Amino acid sequence: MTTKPTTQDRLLDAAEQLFAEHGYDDVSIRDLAAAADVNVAAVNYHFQGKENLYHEVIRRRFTVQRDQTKASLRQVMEAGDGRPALDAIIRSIVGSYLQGALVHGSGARIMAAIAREMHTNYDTRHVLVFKEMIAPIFQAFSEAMLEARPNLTRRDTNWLIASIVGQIHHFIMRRMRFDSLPADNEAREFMQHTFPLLAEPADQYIDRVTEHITRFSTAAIDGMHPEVTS
Amino acid sequence: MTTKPTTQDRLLDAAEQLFAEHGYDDVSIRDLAAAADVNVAAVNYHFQGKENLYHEVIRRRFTVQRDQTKASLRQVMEAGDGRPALDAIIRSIVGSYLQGALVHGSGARIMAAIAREMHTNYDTRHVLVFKEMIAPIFQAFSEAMLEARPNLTRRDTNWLIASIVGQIHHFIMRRMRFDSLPADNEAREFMQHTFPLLAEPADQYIDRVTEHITRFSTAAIDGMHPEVTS
DNA sequence: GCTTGTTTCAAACGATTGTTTTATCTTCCC
DNA sequence: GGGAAGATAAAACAATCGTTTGAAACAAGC
Repeated sequence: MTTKPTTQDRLLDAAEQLFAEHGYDDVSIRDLAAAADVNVAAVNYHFQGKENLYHEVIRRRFTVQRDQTKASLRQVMEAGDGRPALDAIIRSIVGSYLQGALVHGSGARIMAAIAREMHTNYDTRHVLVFKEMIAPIFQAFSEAMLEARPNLTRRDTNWLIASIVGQIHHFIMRRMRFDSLPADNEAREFMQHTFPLLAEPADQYIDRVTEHITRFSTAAIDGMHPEVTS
Repeated sequence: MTTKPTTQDRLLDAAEQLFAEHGYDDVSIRDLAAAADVNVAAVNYHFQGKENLYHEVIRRRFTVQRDQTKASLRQVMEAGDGRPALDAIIRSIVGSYLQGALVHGSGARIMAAIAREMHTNYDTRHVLVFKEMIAPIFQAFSEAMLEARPNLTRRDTNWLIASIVGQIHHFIMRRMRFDSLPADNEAREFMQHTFPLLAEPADQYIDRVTEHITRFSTAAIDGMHPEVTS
């Protein structure tokens, strides 16, 4: 027999789903309370405010994401015997990111919402995310690339990572916008016309996009920084 | 002797600046009225609502942007004698986009704000932008690429454009976030440390980023779709 | 000078926001 | 079973939002 989750957990779950779907500003405390089937005062009683609840939602999901990403990358780095393969590194990072952002199960789409909010909101609400989540992953990514391509400098990898992350974000946002548009929307039809893949299931979209970004980016890196073969 | 601009023009100018800086939701009608030195009722009297004013701001700036982009692209396509150069095409599109988004003069940063809002807001507020602005530019970009690389298909160009636009957006957002962070912010310091270019003047940033995206993307395209030399 | 139509203004309206208050209910320990 | 601490409930609070109202100010035509 399963017991009913506590008020705090129900609030966290409801908040994760609603924030992911509508964004921080467009979700009121009353929306949260209704979705979690609790009283409006519960948010302030248990989390001392809406913003704090948002932080808890982020922390809970983001630590999982960070650890998964680093684990996936570590696995790639330890496979094989010689130098790690550049395309495998990129595939690992891109895949982890897209998985975390677009896989529906367990309401993980909060990842995409955070990425979206970090584009919108410039104040202090995401400094924590930046310091504890983004920075470590960037660091690991950069070092992996340097191992795979010793002819690169750290300045090079910063540029390259920016180009890769930009692509990732763009494909995430495309999918999120598409999913949330009503069926008869003009913009939606245009999007689907130029990109039929958008209408496919999430895992297919993730696989195909991951493969595209990986191939696009490795080709770019090899073209820009050809390896010197002594 | 310069006469005082009309109430409508003062509202449009103030709205452009405020929307660009803070986003649609975070600017109240009272903020607009105060900045334009008009009464709060003026927004509804002259524009029949806040959303309509926003539309007018967008339309005014976006049509300029679209025409400039297409003119720049046309110039590239008509230069030379043989096939147009792929890198010149990409440089043209990327440069126009970054110029429109990041050049400060004449409050043009509304372009970046729109890009930001289109990531945030999924409802009908930007269908017009999508249909009249984005789609035509995409179309022209796609056809230019097909001329430069006849071995590409239209499906190919859709993927490639997505990768290029993703990079553009990312570098715009980076710069905007950086500019709006306070001086002692942790995230800002991290950004500047990994990307010293962010602190440079806008035109330097634009030039360097344009060149990076162009070289990255042409290398990627040539690597993914090598030309067949019969 | 008077009328007519347009623009500006202060004030108010109704709705919604995040938060707090106060009271009631539940739980658990002695 | 009584009492104290914790959790939930309904209601109110203060602030802000976009919008509307009705009167005052202005301009132009005759």
